[in-house]
Amino acid sequence: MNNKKIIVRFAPSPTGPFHLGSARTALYNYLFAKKENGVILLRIEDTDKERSEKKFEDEIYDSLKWLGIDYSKKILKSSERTKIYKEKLQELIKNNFAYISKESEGQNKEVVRFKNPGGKIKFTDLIRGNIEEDISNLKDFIIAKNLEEPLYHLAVVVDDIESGVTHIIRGEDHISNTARQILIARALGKKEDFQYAHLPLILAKDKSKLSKRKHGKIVSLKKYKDLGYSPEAILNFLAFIGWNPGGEKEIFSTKELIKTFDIKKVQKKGGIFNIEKLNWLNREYILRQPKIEQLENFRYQLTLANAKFKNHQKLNNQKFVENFLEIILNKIHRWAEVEELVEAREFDYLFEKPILDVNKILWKKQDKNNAREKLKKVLEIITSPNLESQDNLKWDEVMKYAEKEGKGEVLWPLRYALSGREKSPDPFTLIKILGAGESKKRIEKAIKLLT
RNA sequence: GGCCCUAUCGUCUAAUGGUUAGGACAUCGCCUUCUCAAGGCGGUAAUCCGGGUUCAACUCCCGGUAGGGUCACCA
Repeated sequence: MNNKKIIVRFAPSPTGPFHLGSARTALYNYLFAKKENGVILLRIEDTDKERSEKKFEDEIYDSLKWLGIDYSKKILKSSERTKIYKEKLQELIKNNFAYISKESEGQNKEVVRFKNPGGKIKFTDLIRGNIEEDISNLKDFIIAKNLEEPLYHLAVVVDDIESGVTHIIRGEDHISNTARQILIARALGKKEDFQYAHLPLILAKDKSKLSKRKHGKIVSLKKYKDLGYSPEAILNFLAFIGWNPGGEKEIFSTKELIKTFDIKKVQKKGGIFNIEKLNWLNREYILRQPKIEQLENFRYQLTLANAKFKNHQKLNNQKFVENFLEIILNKIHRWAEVEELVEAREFDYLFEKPILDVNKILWKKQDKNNAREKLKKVLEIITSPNLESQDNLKWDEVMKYAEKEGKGEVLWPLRYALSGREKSPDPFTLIKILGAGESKKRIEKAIKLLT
């Protein structure tokens, strides 16, 4: 190894929404650079004037910022460097590596082609070892539409040389571009080839490359932001598609990722994007957040939701909100689910009396009298003056009673009376959040209905 | 089709010649306060196939098979 400062670059093209695969490429470049105490450059590869758009360029900046991937300030844009490309093009032509070719078909009558010397090109890939590419049946490839309009292969190589890039870390789909780029670099006088590392692709469920055309919006990073995934979880997850530090730890902060990253341990096989694992991981991140942050996220979600109770005075009660949050926390994998659940009216019963269906108060084959008696007894226990404010003792009493009489016959009517739902948190949690007074009213109402 | 890359549970992976092939997600079962979650405990589940090399192969070599990538005046 030499002691030369390591310089890597992330070079996305602003021709579409920021892709998950791009995010992962950026991440690996970032981890590698940080780990090796090097520099990471951002370059906007906008040589294609037709397809490049400002909004996509901005999305690149926003996405990297959101993910927390920072790059050295220098941002190169291909579109602003046509002068140097022209010089290099002329140099290549002068030195007989390229020529202006008359075309019989295609958009332009003349293009610049690189003379293909044929034979085999060998290079070493940090991940895959030696790769040998036979280029004899490749034609003289086009490197520019004309002197003013370079194409990708020329632009990348010129820029990488200019900015002193040492390592090129990119997707596996670029392997077959490498031979051509090596040829151009050597023609431009580069003595030592770049170090290459071709990352395995991120695959969809069908094992093909994750692509917008084939797999839709799920390839766009913004989609995951909108769904309420945290950038830390996304980074952690993306890092682990195709790389693993060994060991059984799964949750890594970006700092820990940097510390343990080893490009030699990068997988060769493409990895399927498994959203279920992402969900699990994101939940772990939510659960690890400090209470204050959880509360903040939770309250923010409530403001987004289009719910009747949005301005309910109960939301001014901190204790109530904390209890609500607790119920929420064992249901969600991402914060945006709060909004979704609230909009589905999943929690209306916390704010207004439920509308009870008499038949649903009954547990299985239980009859009305039976259920009524059970509820009366429960009411008696929880309003007992001896046990005032000693919730645990009350619960114990209720449970004792329920165990004696049959848990279902006691707990089901109780829970249903409180929530009006067949599925809900357990009755004790409900009483805790609704408060003794409100709970009592709801139980009494159910008793009345059963008469 | 040419060229290239790849191959351990369904998925992400660990094990760099000697392990009862480990973990996580998912799944299944049981437990926990009736239901729904969450949680706890446990189970099912993998070295693509065939040849070598070796005392010994998931691991090294060769062949096959399968999958993927790429073959633009896109990047």
